Amino acid sequence: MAEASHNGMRVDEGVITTKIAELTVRIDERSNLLWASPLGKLWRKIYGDKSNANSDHQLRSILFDKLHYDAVKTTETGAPAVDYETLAALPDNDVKHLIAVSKLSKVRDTYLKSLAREQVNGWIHPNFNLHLVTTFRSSSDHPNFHNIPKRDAQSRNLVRSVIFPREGHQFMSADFSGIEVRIAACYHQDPTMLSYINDPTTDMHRDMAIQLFDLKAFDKSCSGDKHLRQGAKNGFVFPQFYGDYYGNNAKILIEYARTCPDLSDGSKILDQLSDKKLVKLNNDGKIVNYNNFTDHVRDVEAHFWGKRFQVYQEWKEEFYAKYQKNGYIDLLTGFRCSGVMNRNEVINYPVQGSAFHCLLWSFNKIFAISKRQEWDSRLVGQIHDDMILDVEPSELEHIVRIVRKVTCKLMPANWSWIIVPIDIEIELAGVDDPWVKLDKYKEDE
DNA sequence: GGAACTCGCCAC
DNA sequence: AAACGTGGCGAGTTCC
Repeated sequence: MAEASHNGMRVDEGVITTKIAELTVRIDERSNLLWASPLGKLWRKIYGDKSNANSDHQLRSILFDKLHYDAVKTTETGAPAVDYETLAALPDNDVKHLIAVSKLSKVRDTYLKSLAREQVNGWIHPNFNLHLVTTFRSSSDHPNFHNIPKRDAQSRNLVRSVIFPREGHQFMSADFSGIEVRIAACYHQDPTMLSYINDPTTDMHRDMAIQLFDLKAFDKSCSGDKHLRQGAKNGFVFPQFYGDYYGNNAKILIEYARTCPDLSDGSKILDQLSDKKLVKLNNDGKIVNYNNFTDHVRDVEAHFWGKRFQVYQEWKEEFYAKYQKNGYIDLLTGFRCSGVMNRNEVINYPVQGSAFHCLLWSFNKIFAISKRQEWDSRLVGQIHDDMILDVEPSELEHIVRIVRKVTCKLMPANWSWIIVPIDIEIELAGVDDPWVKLDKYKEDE
């Protein structure tokens, strides 16, 4: 990890400076629209020259003390929240300027400014810490390489377009596929989960989408069906593995349903759910309530743990009981977590830690090989289950072979407790291209 | 003037 | 009965 930090990546200082300036102009424009709006004028009236669009404190007092809006949710300390979810739900139209200002400020202040601050002569050297995280995962800082925007296209492009490989080289990403689910299966050995992992014709997230949204058919080439599969994965399956419950799940799932493209038969999922009385719609097609859908998700949850993954459920109970007796938990990779932990922590730590150790072992092995074989290519970073390499193009095919061999063969062979196949996805950016657009690498088998 | 705290948001 | 795991970090605010 230290060597990866030492290797570092290039950043384009000139482009960072330009982008910061451009963002500042856009932020100012949006701020002016805010101050010209009724909300902004009220804000000015109360706070005068101290008015600050970045002040949650000021915003909170205006929205909830002055305008008496109902709080959607509260923060950890009980104050009304003023996060995106809250603002987006307000009837007040002027907050859209505030949302835009926040998003642009995040990119400028958290990412571009930190890259500008941390770079030395056009190079950044993110730290990768192995001694800080409770679960024996890693963390990253100065700059944090673990949270660079990826999902939001605008933020992703703004930040990643300033990060470059060495001249004449290209970025490669080698990402373990579903590593936490696979490592969890090594602990609980649930037969249903093992067959999902072992049989590539099956698909857990598809099955959960069908059950949660009561679909008659599933067409993986249909954007609507894909959207609901994504919803099942990110709004139910993963949160359930982390210890969430059906109430939160239903809220997220109904949002996926609300924003879903047409299904393969041309129908709309919201209409289907309405026909089945799972949601109540008004004449405009807006959701009045989804109480029955929530009850349905509760039933799916009961089936998920009680029937589908019963052995996984039993493992959770036994593992937690064992912690309560011993006061510590042992990871399959040989580490021990002790101290006061709640149930969700006890269930999550062993999976999170050991999953990261799959990357750590592979990273070390690949590093050793790269030194022995005197590669021009280098390991430059890591994001929990994703290795980032700076590749000299003539070495590309060789490196792909080595990375595949280490991650999918040597690493599982090193640990007899790995009873599932391990797979990685390799993605590649163009030569001299920044860390923006990576395409799946096509291998000749 | 800096430490500590709060809130929010980015990643996996 | 209760209810999402792990981080880093920016900005504002409060306290010393």
